[in-house]
Amino acid sequence: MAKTAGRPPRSESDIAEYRSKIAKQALAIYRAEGFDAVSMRRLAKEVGCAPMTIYAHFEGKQDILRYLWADVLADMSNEIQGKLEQIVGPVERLQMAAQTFVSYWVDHPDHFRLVFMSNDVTRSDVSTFLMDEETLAHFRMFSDLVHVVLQDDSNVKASADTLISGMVGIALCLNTIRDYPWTDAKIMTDRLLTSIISPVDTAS
Amino acid sequence: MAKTAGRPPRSESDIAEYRSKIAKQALAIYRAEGFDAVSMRRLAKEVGCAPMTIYAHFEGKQDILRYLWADVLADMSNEIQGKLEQIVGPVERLQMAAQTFVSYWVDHPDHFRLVFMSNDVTRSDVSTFLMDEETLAHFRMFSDLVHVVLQDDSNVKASADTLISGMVGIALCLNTIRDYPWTDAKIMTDRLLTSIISPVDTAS
DNA sequence: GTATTATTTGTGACGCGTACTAAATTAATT
DNA sequence: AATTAATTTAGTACGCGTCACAAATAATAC
Repeated sequence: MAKTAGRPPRSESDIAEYRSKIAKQALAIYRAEGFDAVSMRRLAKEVGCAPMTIYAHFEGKQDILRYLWADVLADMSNEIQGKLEQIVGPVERLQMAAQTFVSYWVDHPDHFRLVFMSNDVTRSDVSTFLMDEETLAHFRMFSDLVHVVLQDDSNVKASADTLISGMVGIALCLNTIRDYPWTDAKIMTDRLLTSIISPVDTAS
Repeated sequence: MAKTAGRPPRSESDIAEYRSKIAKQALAIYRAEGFDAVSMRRLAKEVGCAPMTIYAHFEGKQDILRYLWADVLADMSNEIQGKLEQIVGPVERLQMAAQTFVSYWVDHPDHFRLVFMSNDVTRSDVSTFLMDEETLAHFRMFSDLVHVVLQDDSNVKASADTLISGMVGIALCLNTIRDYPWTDAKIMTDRLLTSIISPVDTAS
């Protein structure tokens, strides 16, 4: 009942500050030297703390890497926006966005690995991390593009999600299963798109 | 010109024998204790050779893991075949196969990681490894299923590849991007399928 | 036999992620 | 100022993938 004496837990802002300090340094290393250069020991050294201190702020390396997503996704989003600037047709915009999306991940395997392949799939750790609004927005961009093409509201989210995961799958397959003679990425993306664009009978 | 004196290189059969011996043991460990249990040191110990000897037969861990693909893919294929036994309608068969495919990877994250996420995307090592016929057949199964549904020969491969990578993408997204509120896998798979099934005007 | 050559082994090392402990430091309440 | 809990530090440890390099082994040609 009585308030506990002694030092209270860190304030929320302090926690966030330290976390972002670590994440910021991780991003700097990643940008300068790539995925493999980001290590806990090095990160600690550059942040100026002991390696184990990081574990007091993050559950593990995985937890840190997620903070780099925002940066990579923003970069990708920028590339798409740039390509989209001079295109007005809704369908053409969606097509260009999709093609650019796939190309981005195929051309930047390091970024692809960071976002889509660096999770420890085995352990289903319910991290406290939540995608921030900004990051979510990059995914929603496709919902918006799809929304403009499809008037049918009810199917927009399912279509957009299917499109996104489909495009991600194309990038993944090309990156990992190199022995299989995949159809050209452009063609597959196009094939995927036509399915999303063309109206679907919701019956059955 | 003259035959080189000294110990000759290993015979092809010896190489294959040793490789399969290592791969077999790796598979035993993987099956018994999962992905993380497969380590070079332990593998060497159980095979009965020095850890570094393995590097004389494989380029690295990645090279070994690929030999486990066949087993996992066969397992998946079996599961699909089992579900397919009592289904006659071509469309229904394709649907069931697709749903089972996606479910398999979502339900067995360890296997998914092995096949689709354990590649070192960064380094584009042109390994001598080639998918064997048996492994390729598992991928072709979908081509066949699609082929039955679509009469149009010219689009079968592109459609099947798009379907496969799309399904893989669904599994990947669900496994890695957990924060995003993905549409249900079943629905996305269905959405993906309808696009493949429905005829497409090849004219742009 | 001996010399030559290919392969295998051994040893040590590097840096990695991460777990554990115990000591030291810090900061707010009494 | 003393107390007390939160936090950071240091050090140690384990197993990991991989590399380097020397020593040992095995099979062939002479």
